[in-house]
Amino acid sequence: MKKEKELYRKFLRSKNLKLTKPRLIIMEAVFENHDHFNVDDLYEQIKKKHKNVSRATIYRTVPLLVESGLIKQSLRCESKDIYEHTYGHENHLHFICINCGKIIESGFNEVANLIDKLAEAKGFKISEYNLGARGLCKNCKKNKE
Amino acid sequence: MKKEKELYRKFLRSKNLKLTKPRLIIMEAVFENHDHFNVDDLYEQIKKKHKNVSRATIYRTVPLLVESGLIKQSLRCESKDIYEHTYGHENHLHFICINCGKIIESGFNEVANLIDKLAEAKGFKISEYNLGARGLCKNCKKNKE
DNA sequence: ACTTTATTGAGAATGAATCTCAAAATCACC
DNA sequence: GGTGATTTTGAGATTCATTCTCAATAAAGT
Repeated sequence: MKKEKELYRKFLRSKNLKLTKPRLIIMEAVFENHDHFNVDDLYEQIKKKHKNVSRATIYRTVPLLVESGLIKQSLRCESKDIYEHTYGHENHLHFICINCGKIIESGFNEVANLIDKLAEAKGFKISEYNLGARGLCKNCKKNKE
Repeated sequence: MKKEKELYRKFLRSKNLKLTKPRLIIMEAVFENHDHFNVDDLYEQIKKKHKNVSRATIYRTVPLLVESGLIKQSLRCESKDIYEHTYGHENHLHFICINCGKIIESGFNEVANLIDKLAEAKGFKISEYNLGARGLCKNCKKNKE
């Protein structure tokens, strides 16, 4: 947790961006969340803590967090852009339910190993995986019958 | 080309959907396109042929084509949903070079098989895969040294 | 043809993301 | 710890892809 904040501060400095309150509040909210989130989630989360930050600011700040490498954009869900942690978090394979929006995470290492091999065969050096699939989760599959 | 049309007709019938002119015109436009397209592309393409179909109808029809398995939703581009052919087109794993933007396609079946197993273990029914990785291609990797 | 039922078109509505600009905050400098 | 140049913020307006509405139209079984 400490390290992430330090990295973020360094990143802002290196870009000559100011360490403002809203930027710190948003970062904290992001690190309280331990899996996926979208801008609306952050907005509600911050509001609950009585710290007010406008949606516009969150929309402006999230791309900075992405650029800093602490989070990354994931597959969209319910027509919203969603984000996930990258720093200190295992990579996951995501199954997104097209009916209810639920995200199911699954093991990743096996898949990554296989993909690493394929990439190596092409001389490609992977820095970030994007692995997922859309479909129906257990419940929604059942209800469709 | 013939087969795809036949499959589409069968699909519509199996769903008790009518074989209307707009639905056929849209299907033809889709099959004239041989790689990626979005709703706007289709709209312009159809208009050029003096066949008029409203945007609303295209928006309603594209999901049918997806459901029928002839096309699938791909990664969005310029904040528009884009689609790509699946029928008669191999699935690919995309390696995207973050330096030069090149897309390298790689085999897919092995990976898909593995992912199918993982999904099954979670009771998840996959309808569409999104598999890729970002990194450096052979050339760019070399040039960075 | 006729009738029922699904589909279409045109424009209105929605909603996530972006933009605008005056007011407020940061920070380098004194 | 104040001052001023420069960024950043908030609030609401705006944009634009997508979805919805509903009267008019078309499909297809009889």
